[in-house]
Amino acid sequence: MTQEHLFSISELAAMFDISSRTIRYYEEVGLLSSENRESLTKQRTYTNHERRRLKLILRGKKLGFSLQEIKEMIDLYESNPEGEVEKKRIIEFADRKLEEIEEQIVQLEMLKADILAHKEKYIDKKG
Amino acid sequence: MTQEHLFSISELAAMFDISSRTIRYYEEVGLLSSENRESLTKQRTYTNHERRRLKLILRGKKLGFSLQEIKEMIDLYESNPEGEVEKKRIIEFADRKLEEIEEQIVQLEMLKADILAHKEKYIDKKG
DNA sequence: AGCTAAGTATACGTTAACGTCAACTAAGGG
DNA sequence: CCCTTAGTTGACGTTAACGTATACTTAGCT
Repeated sequence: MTQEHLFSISELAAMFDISSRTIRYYEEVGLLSSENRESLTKQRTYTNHERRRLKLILRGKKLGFSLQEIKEMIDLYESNPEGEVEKKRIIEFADRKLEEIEEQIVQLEMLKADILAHKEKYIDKKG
Repeated sequence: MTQEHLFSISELAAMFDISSRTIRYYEEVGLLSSENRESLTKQRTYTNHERRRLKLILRGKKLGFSLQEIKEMIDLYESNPEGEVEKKRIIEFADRKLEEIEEQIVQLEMLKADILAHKEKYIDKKG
């Protein structure tokens, strides 16, 4: 494996235009890992793996999910289910989320249609 | 115009499975009107118009918008722009919102694809 | 008349998701 | 060696969106 580039907390923060505090908070609630400190300085370092995780977190936030919900979804991504029962549980969770997402898309399409209709109403009406 | 049915606050709350407190709060922040009290009792009454407004509010919430954003959008629905400048401002706002919504839909589709991929990974892998 | 159910206003409490500030440490430059 | 820069761990502050409790009023029974 090739040497992966390591990022500092402020580098990572700058990449996504968030604060270092936010990253530490995500770690506090278990959304990002706190391992891989620089042994001497005790400063946090991040790999591309954590960078991708953070990207997923922020996407979830933009979509209106709570950090708790995001945590459950990311845990889904990284779970390695042992046995049929676990696998079934995970698949059911995935299906529930997929339904939620479908519903959100439908609602967004409706909102979009509403706004479009009102916009055109104002364009048509003589000012 | 036919007599419109009037709802009490708890009737309205029950319809949408929310609390009366929530409705009063929406009024407090200007999302619902506080007019049309029953003259003697001073109790709040609601028409179908307010019921529709509340439905819009709750849709917005489900989509992850803040009450402030929802207020701006609903104001858009009910605004009656005077003059070209106002109309232009409103159309621009609508266009910004439409872009946001498009972006959200795109992101939701990506999330959906991600979850689907992971789900199928667990289905394929032998347990 | 007395009681209950439903509503009102006021106000303090709560949770999530951070912001901000204080006190400290470690690395690197001049 | 001193100073600046970047990071660390607490810990308290803040805002949105309500929840909850308290004290009071009114309508409708019985």
